[in-house]
Amino acid sequence: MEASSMADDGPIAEAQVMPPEPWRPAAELPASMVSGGSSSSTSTGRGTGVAKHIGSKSLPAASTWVGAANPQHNISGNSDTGHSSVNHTASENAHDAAPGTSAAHSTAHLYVFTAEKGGMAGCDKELQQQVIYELSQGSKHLQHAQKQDAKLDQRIQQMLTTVQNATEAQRITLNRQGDAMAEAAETRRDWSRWCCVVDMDMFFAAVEIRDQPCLAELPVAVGGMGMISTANYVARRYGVRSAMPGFIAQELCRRQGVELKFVRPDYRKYQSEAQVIREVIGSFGPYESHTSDEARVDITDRVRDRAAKRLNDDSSSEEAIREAEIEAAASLVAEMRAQIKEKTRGLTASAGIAPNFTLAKMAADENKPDGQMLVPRTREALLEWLGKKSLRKLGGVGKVTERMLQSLGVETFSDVWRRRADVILAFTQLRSEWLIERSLGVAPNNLDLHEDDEGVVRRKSISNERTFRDQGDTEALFQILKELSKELSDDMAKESLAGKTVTVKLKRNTFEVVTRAQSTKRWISSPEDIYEVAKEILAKECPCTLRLLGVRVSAFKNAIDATGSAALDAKQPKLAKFFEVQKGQEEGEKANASMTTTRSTTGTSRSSSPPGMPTPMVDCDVDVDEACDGKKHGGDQGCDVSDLGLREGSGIAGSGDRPGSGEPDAAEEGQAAEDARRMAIAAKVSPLSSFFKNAQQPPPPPAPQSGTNTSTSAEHQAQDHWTIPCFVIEEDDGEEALPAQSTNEVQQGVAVSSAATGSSGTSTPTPALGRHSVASQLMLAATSTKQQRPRSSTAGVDASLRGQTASLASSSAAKAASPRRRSRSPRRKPTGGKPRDIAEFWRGATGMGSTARTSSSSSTSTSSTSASAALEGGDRRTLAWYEPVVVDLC
DNA sequence: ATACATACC
DNA sequence: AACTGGTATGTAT
Repeated sequence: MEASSMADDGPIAEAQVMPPEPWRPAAELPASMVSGGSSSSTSTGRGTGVAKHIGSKSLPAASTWVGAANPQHNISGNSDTGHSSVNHTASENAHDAAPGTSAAHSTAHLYVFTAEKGGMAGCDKELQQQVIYELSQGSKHLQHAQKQDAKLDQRIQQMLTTVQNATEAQRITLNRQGDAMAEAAETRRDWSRWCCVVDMDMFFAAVEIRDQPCLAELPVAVGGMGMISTANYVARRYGVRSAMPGFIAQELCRRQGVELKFVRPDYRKYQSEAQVIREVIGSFGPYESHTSDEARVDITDRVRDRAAKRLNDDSSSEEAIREAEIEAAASLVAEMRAQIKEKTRGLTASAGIAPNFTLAKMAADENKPDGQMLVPRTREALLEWLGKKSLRKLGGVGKVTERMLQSLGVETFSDVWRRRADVILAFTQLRSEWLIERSLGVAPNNLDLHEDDEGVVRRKSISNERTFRDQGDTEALFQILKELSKELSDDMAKESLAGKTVTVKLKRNTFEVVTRAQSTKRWISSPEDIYEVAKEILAKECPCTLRLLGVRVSAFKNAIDATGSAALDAKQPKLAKFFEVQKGQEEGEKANASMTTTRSTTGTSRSSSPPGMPTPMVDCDVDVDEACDGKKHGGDQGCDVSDLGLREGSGIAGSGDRPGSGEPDAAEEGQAAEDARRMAIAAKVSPLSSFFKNAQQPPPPPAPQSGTNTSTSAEHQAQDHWTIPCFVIEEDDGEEALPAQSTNEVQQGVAVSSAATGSSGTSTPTPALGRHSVASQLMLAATSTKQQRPRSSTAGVDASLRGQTASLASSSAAKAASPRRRSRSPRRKPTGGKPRDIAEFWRGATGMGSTARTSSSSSTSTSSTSASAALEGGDRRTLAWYEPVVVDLC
């Protein structure tokens, strides 16, 4: 493919198209798009646009991406410019390569670790490539990598053909489409949040070095000969990278005269450090952490708070406010990092602060290690900062995407819009939109918090896989498969999961990966069941020689569908609606919608995942601002960040306990408003919820005891407990009793007490919940009239509630049994009577008899009628309730 | 529903 | 000798 061959039909001049949004001078844009705050000022630059950074590096020099004067970026009629940079694809080099420096280029690009996001600043890249080349020669792995690479090349060629074949007329249209996408992105631009990404520096290695200071000056890698997970900065200087095979790293160091020190990973240790870190982070706002070394925090509340205090004057100008907020954010995050360092006895973190998490993540890398950066808060300055960065720094752009973009000549953020026609031609619509939006610095600014609060299982699959030495013996393979199935089943039991699809993954000794799936009618969870299906799948592939086997189970009960609603919704719309609102509310609390940010704004959240992941945002028609009277409320400090999907003892996963102990001074009076808001919303939406509202008084049979239940009459007085109706939707598909292990975990994890039947304090047996019910269908609806309680208790209660829900519903054993679990309530076993009929409950609990507010049906007669009405079911589910749970508040 | 690919840490 | 493990999601079929 020669560039000259494209001279005739290259991209048309962008000059023909009206200068669209991204180039429009900021002054022409609505103020809301231009900068944070509500200022209508269009002035840019100045303090607000200046990036604040604390750390070693300084701001990149200004680029000219935005603004009228960037003709050099404009193709301006030169149709060749756009394609002149189209790369020759790798296969050209790969195959005619000979050993030597130039040959090294033929293999190095095949590896992810050569294209690290952070860049390869200051190390001998040539040598690295050389070593990789030499040590990879003739390996199965290299052969496979080259094969993959050839496929990619083909794909790229195809893509280029498409791009080249586009007519000028088409390009005009495409450019307009691109403009529309950019405009749509601008619509979503939102300066209202202060998003922070905290990233631990060389986390595993840092922990090891801290505990073994003599390592500090040596090149250290955590991992083994097979694979390195982290390396310290000394090792990095020699070209050692994460995800690099240890033996290559070792050789790399040897050739430079040093010996790489390998340290075996100790995941437990990292987990507990991660916990300490999360507690610090949690004291700054709602956060989310999927891995042990990284977290996203929304510090908006703290920022506004501090800024307001500093200004201490209502009459401050918008500009002043913005300045103050920037200062506040920077100082807060600096404090956060200092606390992390202190609490972890020396581990350092880097952080980025931005209006959304995508930018914050990039900023966090900017001044690594032990640095931070605040992304400019005006559009112009932001785009300037972003414009010439490599797209590879964008989360979601990996090796493949980078190469496709490169082959188009699109390398930087500013290139995307400039070459939008080609981008749209080369990628799917979703992907193009995603790219264009991100290239303008627009991204979601909400946290995607877990939803176990509603008993909805968030995890979508669970798996277990293992690499071993080439194995061709069928018996041995089946044995491995059996073990994997057993382990997987154990892991599933910890979360009471059951699924319908079993997938077997196998990697041949050629590194070729194959997956085979099979769905079943019944829910699968036992080792035998899993193995039974897996065995069948594997049998079809035998004989074969493998280097890896894996088993995965998916299609769980109550899985969340693509739109984010639980499968349950279809069958039980009303009930689902209620819980949906609860969920939305929780999210609102956690994401902490600002006064000016309406529910819908937050709710319009887009996916943070690469292309077009459907947005599972709850969109309820309740106006939160109205509901909470526009009153400022303190944020939910202790959001639950149980690491679903992360398993104890395996991988880099976090055990995910909750933080929230270190309460900041935020939510004091906010709590009352919080509760009011919660009730307002609940009452507004669902008949069921109003029922809950009225269900303050513990249902008939046994009243909650333990002396806490003194003020049921004084409903609006301060109480020292909450009463929580507890529902379980059961399916009549033959539930088993909870496995002992799980039961135990549940009990450990529960931080609430329930009214025991009759005798107070008696631990009646755990209700015979099927594992499946408990797994994913337990729903708790909490209502509270607690008006004033100690602030600290507030957090405790929230924690407890979540704790219970989470542990009963889906939390991992690690979490439930975590020694760090802190709860203010005495730990008691969850007890309760047998499920009762819902109608009885309603009659008894509400004193409303069968007039109970069934969602739609007016049927009032028998209990079963009520139940099915409530569920709008017709299916085989029944709604059962258990003894209300009473949560002590102190 | 299944297979495969891409991405992230 | 030796190139991970776990999860999610997108695309194609």
